[in-house]
Amino acid sequence: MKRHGTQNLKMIGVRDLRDINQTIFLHLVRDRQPISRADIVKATGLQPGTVSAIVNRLIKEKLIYEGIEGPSSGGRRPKYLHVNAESAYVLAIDLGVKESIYAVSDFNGRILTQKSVLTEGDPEKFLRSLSREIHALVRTQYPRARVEAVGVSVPGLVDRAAGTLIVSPNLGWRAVPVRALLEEELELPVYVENDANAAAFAELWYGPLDEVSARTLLCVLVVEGLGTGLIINGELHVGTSIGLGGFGHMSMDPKGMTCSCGRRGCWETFASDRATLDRYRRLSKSKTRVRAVTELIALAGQGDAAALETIKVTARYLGEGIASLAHGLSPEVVVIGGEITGAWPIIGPIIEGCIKSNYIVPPISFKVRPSSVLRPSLFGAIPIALQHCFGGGRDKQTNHVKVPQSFLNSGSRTPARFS
Amino acid sequence: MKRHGTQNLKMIGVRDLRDINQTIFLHLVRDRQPISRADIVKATGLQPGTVSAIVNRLIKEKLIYEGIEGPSSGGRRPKYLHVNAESAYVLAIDLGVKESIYAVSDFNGRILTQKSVLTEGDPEKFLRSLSREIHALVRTQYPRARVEAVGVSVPGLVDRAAGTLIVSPNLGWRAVPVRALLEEELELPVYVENDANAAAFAELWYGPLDEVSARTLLCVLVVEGLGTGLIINGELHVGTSIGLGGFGHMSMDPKGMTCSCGRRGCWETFASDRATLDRYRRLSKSKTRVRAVTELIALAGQGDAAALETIKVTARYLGEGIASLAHGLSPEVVVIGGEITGAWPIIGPIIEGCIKSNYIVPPISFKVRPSSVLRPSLFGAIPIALQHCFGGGRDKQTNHVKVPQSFLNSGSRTPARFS
DNA sequence: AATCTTTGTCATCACCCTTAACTAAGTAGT
DNA sequence: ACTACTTAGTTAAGGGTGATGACAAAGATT
Repeated sequence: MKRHGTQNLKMIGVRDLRDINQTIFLHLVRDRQPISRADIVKATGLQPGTVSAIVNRLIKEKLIYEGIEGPSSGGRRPKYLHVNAESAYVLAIDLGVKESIYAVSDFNGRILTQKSVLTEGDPEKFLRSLSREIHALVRTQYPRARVEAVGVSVPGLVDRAAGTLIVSPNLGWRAVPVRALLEEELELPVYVENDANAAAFAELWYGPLDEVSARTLLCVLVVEGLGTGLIINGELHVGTSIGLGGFGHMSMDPKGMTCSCGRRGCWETFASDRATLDRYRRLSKSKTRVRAVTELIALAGQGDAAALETIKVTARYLGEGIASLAHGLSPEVVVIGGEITGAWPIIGPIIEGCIKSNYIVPPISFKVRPSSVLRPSLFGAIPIALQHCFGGGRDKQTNHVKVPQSFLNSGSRTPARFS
Repeated sequence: MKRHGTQNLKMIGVRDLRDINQTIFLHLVRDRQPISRADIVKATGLQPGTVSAIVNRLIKEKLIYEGIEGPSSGGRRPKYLHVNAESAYVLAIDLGVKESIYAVSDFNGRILTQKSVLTEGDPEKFLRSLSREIHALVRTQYPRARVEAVGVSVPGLVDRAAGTLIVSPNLGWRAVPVRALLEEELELPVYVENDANAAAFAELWYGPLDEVSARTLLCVLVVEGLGTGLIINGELHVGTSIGLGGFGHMSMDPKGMTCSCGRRGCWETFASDRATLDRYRRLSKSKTRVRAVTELIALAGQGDAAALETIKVTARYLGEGIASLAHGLSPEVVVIGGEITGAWPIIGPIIEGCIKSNYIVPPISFKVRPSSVLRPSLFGAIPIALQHCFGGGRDKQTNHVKVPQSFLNSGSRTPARFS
């Protein structure tokens, strides 16, 4: 126990101030590019001189560059600024239960290349061969690129500090030193995060946050299992360094089915993709094996009553779980990710109705919507890697960049749904 | 008010920097007084010169003062610094279902006077007569005191921005403009907060946090109802401006009893004081009416088997709920407040055991303990009022001071349990 | 007494944002 | 074409922050 004599209080200096502002600044440019210095002045309230100074610094560091001039609006024409997409590349890996996806992203967080492989075999062997494949791809397709970091999203319990996967019931893995393995093969800094947390992070970067200044965002990721990630004050909430998959194992019914975690009636046993497919199997008695929720949605679209009913029930369970959590967290936005969101026209109204009837005061103060990206856990791995580059507001303990809360108030010009 | 186009991004300037550091500084002195400048140098890592400068500033503002000299440790003797307890007083009001307590506190957060009254009658009339009583007390007992603010903790749903109580099922109140009423009578700024959130805030100020650098703290307040408050990164988490009472209305059993909120099987229907007393009534069939959990604990101590069993069952429900939440929040500390904690020797082991058997990975990464103060919702109202004085790191939206996360790493010298 | 250690002050510095005057380059009215 | 005005961006001086290092004060150690 470090008592006296040790420095346990951190004051901030002008240097921290600069770093923080520079981070906000970079995010602003990234979010609204192309943007002129004058726009930045308006958006930040900074003085023109300060803006010029910071811009020049960032240009010197090659993080942004000056593009063409924009149209005049009654005066001198503005010079557009862009973040230098080539200044750094990152790798994103999304380890899924059936298939894993990896992607190369530029500094803007846009995916350049994306490939998927089947997740199979011994974890260590799989990760090694996967990273060799990635390494080869980078060497051939992006020989001159400056790849800076790797973000990995994993469906399970991770030790964020050590970069290991402690256990993943759905993946069937246990004690896998993900970071060590990948860093050895790729020779890049690796950041490991829970998939639901990554999904929440994705919403923070790619989501259309113009409608609401989200201080609190809850992300429910429905895949093989069910996890939740929490954004609080524009920051990914990670409690201890051990990152569990959120409220998926919240008990909803003491007499419910046994969960992969050993308890009974976890939310996951009601609303995860596996639970949904199991329910369909029991309900339909058809011989055709439905392997994915997308197939189920297709069936429902073709008039399969059992499929439709199955989806509706899942929606109800999702709504009930969200209602429970909303009481405790008072989020402004609840985002749902996963294949099930493909049936949003069906499930959306049900979820909202379910929340409405369960909510303590009828005018619901939050919004529920599907995720902005199709595979949130993959897209979330990108900013997780990018935070390595966006130096400055870096938290040593959590290894996550803090996007300042105020930043979220900015109107995002990102398209509604990425591919 | 110059509405500059869209200034929605807030950069920080040197002024903010100073305010933030000064707030940290004040908290440090408050927490470890008496403390010398040299101690502060060691604790903060600041330069001696800087420390002297800030100390002088604070002395000039009468927020702290220089006391006697301390013992030498081989050199010049240090001059002790204290926060000026008389520099400002605040009022704290805890509206309870049966009785309400109000208190006068000094700048150190120590209660000088404390009185309790029965909560009865029409809300508006009650609040008016209560505030007149408080006003009289302040005028007679503290005629010269500089009373700065009022903190109110309410067992119900509050609109933090408006300072109103939207609804409190347990109190039977609805749409009470608490702030407006009190500000009119007391002529002081009034801050209204949910009782469970206040309790969490109390733990932040009075709790012995030296053992753990709490980034996330969950406070479960068990009173007539059951609420939770959440501290994240040293900050009270308030989602939207509407503050619900936390996870008390998390559904645990779809076939459970009907709750005051209208739903079924809320956590509150299992583990709140009312639920506990109801359960005892059903179990014991004795004619003696037990009105408070303290009485129940006394009975258990006298060998009443039914009382003991009742308490044990409540403990189990508490443990189960905490286990559910812990998976989602990964807290470092879970604090339980309320009369039930009087039976900690009984309930503590049960709760821990219950969590252990329900937790996904056996080595529990958090600690469960009773609250540091006897009536956490009252004690929480004090810092809620004090944040009005601790200028600087004040958040306009939530009206709560942000105790910087780093501050929490400091060793607290506060006694373990306040009276 | 001489020397060392601890505590605290002072003047000076580097750095960040602010202020305000300035240049640059366009539009609109006459 | 000329003037007046608007918008965009630069530059230099200035205020305020914590950092730095020399120094003074006061007691302990030898």
